[in-house]
Amino acid sequence: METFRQHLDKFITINDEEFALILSFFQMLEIKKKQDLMVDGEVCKSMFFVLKGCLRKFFINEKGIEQTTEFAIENWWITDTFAYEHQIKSDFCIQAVERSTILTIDLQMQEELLKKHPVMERYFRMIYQRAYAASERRIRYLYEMSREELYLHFSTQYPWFIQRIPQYLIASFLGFTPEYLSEIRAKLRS
Amino acid sequence: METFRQHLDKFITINDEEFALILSFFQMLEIKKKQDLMVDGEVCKSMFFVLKGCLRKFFINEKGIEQTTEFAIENWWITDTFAYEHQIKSDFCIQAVERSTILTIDLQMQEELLKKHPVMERYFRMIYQRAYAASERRIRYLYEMSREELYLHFSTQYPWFIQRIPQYLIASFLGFTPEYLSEIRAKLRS
DNA sequence: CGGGCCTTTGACTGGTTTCAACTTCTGTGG
DNA sequence: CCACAGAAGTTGAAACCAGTCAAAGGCCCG
Repeated sequence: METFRQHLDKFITINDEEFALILSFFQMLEIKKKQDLMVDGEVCKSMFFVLKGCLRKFFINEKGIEQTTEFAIENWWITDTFAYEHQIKSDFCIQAVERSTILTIDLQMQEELLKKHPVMERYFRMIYQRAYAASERRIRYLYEMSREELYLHFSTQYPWFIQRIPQYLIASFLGFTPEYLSEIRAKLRS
Repeated sequence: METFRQHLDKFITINDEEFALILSFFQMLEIKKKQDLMVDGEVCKSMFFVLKGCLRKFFINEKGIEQTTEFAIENWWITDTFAYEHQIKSDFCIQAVERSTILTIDLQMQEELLKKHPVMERYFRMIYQRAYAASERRIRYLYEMSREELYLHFSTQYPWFIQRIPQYLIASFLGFTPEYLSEIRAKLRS
């Protein structure tokens, strides 16, 4: 919980009492590795905040392959934003990459929270702004770099993440095949 | 202005008096076709809201080609979010595709606005949420579809936009060359 | 009516995928 | 604690999607 408090403190100013009240709107969960939090075809009922561990979002492409589009590690939110906002079926899955501790909230609770604690409008405004800025940069990278450059960039920018996550998920996230990642790594080794 | 009022009404509830106060934080501008609103290397000082017309954001890639990453039409915001938030130099340009009427606001004014009218925190929270949801879907499309499928999808989803915008900008936005777009169109014709 | 920008066409190239076979790692039950 | 099965990673050959380059045609706007 201390980790969530520190996270909130980076965006808004609240006292202990208010923090306790805010926290009561969330539910804490322990998730096993590979456990599903949301599956394709289900209504997207919740948002997930990672206190510890790592989640990923993926979809099944026309060849039946899992295509990872997003990772969430400590202090990041993850959900299918559109499906959550409109409470409709999602065509994504969300699954734990590692054993994780998370907070969840559903739309009704979140609206309640925002009504009772307007400071959280500011918090979520800043969170979405940050998330949107990140995806603007990500889209630029997708346009700008070859697959090989994407891997190089990613592995120098987040070397600790490369250690933490299996290669085939890295390949999937960067948008190419595990075989090609192997080839890139071989080339870099020599 | 009526168009901006209607836009705000979709997200928040305000009266005429409050709307007038809010509006006073923005500046209205008339922009000529091809006019620059922001150029590569400049600090990103403002956000732009399109009342009428169309803007685009692009960067210059290593080959010196303009790579369009975003269009903004009526009722959309556009800026380099990260550079704006941190008031740093942007490596994007923003330019008018058509003669446009826009609202602009800078960071200091926006903070003032948010302080005096907290309801605007809610507005911007929803705007960023919507923008983030859109870019989540966009990233999925980039992973899921071939270039040809991207064009097909785009041209059936937004046929009016295809009419409105020159082909080479469509190609740039979808991430391929004008030559390849020509080839796709030829194939579809036959 | 002319010039320059936009679009089209075609030949060639290369980055990336696909497929199949093989090796190495990992975790689970006996 | 070991054995073994399935999962993850590697390698190489063949195929393909899309880019590059060059040249010609069309069209808009001054």
